[in-house]
Amino acid sequence: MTSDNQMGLFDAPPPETPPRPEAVPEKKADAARETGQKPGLFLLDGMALVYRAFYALQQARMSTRDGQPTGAVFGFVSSVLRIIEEYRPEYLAVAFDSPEKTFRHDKFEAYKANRPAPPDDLISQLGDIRKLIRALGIPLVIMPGFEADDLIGTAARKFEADCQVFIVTPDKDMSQLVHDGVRILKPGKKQNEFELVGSAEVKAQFGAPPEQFIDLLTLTGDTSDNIPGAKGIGPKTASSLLEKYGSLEGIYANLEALTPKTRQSLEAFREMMPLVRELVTIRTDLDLPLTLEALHASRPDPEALFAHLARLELKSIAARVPAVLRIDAPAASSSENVPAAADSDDPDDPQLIPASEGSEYHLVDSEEAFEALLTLLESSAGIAVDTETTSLDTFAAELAGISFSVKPGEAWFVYFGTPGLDACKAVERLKPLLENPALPKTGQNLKYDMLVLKKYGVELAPVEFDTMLASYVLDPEARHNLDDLAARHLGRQTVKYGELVGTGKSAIGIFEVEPRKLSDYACQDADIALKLRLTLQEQLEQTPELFDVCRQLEFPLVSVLARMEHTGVAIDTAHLEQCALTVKRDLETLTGKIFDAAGESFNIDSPKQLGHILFEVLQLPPKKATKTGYSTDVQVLEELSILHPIASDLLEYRSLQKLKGTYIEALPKMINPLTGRVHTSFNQSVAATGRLSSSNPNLQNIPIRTELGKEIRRAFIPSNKDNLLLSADYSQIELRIAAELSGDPMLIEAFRNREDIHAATARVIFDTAEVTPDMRRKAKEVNFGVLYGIQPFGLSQRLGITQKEAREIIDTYMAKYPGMFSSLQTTIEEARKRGYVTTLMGRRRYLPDLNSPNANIRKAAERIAMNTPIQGTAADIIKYAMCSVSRELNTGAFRSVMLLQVHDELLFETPPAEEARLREMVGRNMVEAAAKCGVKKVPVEVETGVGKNWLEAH
DNA sequence: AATGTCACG
DNA sequence: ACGTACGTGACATTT
Repeated sequence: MTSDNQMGLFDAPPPETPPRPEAVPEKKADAARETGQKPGLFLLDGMALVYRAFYALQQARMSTRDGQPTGAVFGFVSSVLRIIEEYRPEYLAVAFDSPEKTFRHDKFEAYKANRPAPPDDLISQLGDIRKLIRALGIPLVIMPGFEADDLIGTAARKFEADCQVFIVTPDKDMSQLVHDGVRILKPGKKQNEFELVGSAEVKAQFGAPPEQFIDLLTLTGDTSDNIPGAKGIGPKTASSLLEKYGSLEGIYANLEALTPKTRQSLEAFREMMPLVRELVTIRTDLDLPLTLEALHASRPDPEALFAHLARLELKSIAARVPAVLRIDAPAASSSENVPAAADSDDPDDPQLIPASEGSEYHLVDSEEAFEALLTLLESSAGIAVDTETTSLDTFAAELAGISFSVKPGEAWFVYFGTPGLDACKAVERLKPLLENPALPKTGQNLKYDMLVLKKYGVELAPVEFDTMLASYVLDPEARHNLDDLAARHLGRQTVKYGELVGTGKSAIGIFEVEPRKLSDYACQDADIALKLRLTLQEQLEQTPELFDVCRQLEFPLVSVLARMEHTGVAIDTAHLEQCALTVKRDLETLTGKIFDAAGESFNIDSPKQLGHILFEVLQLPPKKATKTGYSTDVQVLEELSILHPIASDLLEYRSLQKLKGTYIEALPKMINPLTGRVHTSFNQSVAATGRLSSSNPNLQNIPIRTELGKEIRRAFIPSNKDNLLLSADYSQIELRIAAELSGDPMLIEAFRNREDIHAATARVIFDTAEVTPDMRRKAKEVNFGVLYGIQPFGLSQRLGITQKEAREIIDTYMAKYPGMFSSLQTTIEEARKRGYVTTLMGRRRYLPDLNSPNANIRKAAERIAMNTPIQGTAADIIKYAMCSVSRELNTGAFRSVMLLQVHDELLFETPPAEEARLREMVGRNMVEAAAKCGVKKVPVEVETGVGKNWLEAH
């Protein structure tokens, strides 16, 4: 079959429309033709996709202005367009069930009897969906007496020899149709993404290949269709039975080999079995008058299509149509028919005003103008500052200029490209006012400016207001970059940095930008920062506790973090090189063992190749699926390690390879050649809980658990060989906070008595005086579970016990610690009502998902609601401590420096002579910080240690 | 750019 | 019936 006489609309522009010169043919379609691949046949499971679209977009509450819901239409059509765009199918059809009773109802009265009628809001959209399918020129396949599944099954089998068949459906039952030439495209988690399901994925996900899927479904039944299976036999049992005996017949031939329970259930099911099997079998043998040609899309009807889309106010769909279908919108297009305000499928996009409009920006490019500006700035009550530099990396960055604003709507840019006004000269004059303690500074992400200025010997101070951090405190999960803040809070469209210098290879240096343009950009940023401050401060004043979080924690922390980043930490490269040699040898040995076990060599680092080796070559049983194939993660490998020695070698290989790539090889590369140290970035506006994060490199995840991990910690050393590292960490801080928040008397008492908290928990939940190490281990997991929003499944996985046992442990825990139980419940309920959770300091995190109709989303939000007050309060406490420690390092004339923060730990470098004094000071401030942040009932303890490296300091 | 995996608290 | 403990960042592979 050639496509010459069959070119449908999706393959080429219609004859009367000349190809647009910019229309590049899709690579996939092209490649298919060149390689002589079979054409694609896409069979869409209409109703199932409509249902899915309906529920996926329920929250979006899309409708036309007069209230007709359109979510399902939007979602469905959007998916169809996506498929056309991505695959350019030769053949494409949508199958729907027919309304009549089917042969399944005749055979089995209860068939689908439990299925509720579709919601009205969905039914009302079906007509439009059909109209749109027709207008798109896509064949609709409906046959009386048959369900869409059977139509699809039959078509798939009939045409698989001639086509590559793709069944588009979210329904797992269709897995039985997967075959050599038949795969499933399953709507993914994200809108408009599809997951390709072939034989391997079916096997990985359900534990049985497509050929056994009917038997699997027969045994388990299909509750959604009200079809019973064998009682007490679930997917796990069913797949293991099939794995062993191959088929239902095989299983029934070996009944005596099974456990009594299973045997009994199967015997009871014996009579029903053939009927159930028939019901769950999708028919592939119907005698249908279907020809491939009938599944060929015809030309869309642009007029009808755009008219429908306009009527439904689906403007963004209408906008996608011309490019996807390669047709032109009618002259009087939908945008004219529908006022912009009515975009129901387009989030409202208010017109933004250019940031500079109504503002006055001055370029300072003469010494006279510069002197005049200095006078003005010195007499101000406060200034907004923004530096322009040659690089985003503060250590490489050179100043190109600094902009200032003292009142909204006016800004100045001191350009360091001005003759006679180079960076050094200008900075020397600016230094007094940049450091003037009586001249408070406002800005966006001032830590950056502070770090750049440090290179020029300037200590920017004091930080009075940082707009990025204010936004973070007001809503940690919002976006905090200047451009977004300007749009959101000021309705202003900013000029982006990329627009100034261009992107990619064509980007130019900042000194090559025309000074006037650079000035406008720089002035805009200072101006916007000042304007943002006004509105953000107003919002903070509405919520005094949030303003306090800013003023007591976040703003003072900026200079503390800048100093830590600037200081950096020294690395013992010789030690790492030593590690590298050992690891290389060990990895070579392991690689050899793994290849021997596999019988061939392959790329162990490729999960795809590894999956092939484990589950196809070695025939090990798959445990979990990922969206692209077999899962090979730690859990899976641990389970496999009892079956095959390759698994434990792989675990060790993975662990070594990880440490080698992420730390042993990467850290030396991150050493700054100028300072000889590694300078991380502490990000203050990323973590939704209030924690810091660390990047480039991340020094908050340096290994410690394994032997090699410990060796890597050993490589963190003082920058001066006479000095020591001092580590101070909070002991069990999160559990103490949980105890404080819960007010639970038993927990509080245990901490007051300085008990081993996990042992204490073990005594209580196992109701015994004799706590074995295993009981303590379990109790420890339970305690962690409490911090994370405990669930039976999670606990059962960690402890390797059944969900039932896990549930019992949790129930006992909650019964014994009623304060904890009720506080967790109250936290969730309160948060559901108010929309957010808080830390003891009043930091907030908004959780709209607590009211989600989707139970999984809702439960996830509930776990966050339980965890965030705990994790967030711990973050508040250590931030408070960092500020007071830093203050005392200055006032107490210490020569020690703070290097790192790792959530519950602070790392310092200290001269030995100062060690004792530092230890006392740090411990005192850390303990006091907890009380200042509201931990009053529970004692807080800090452990300190010193050593020649980070490992010894613990 | 996305995905799978894994390092830390 | 489904998916499953909280919060991060980096690497290698694959698309």
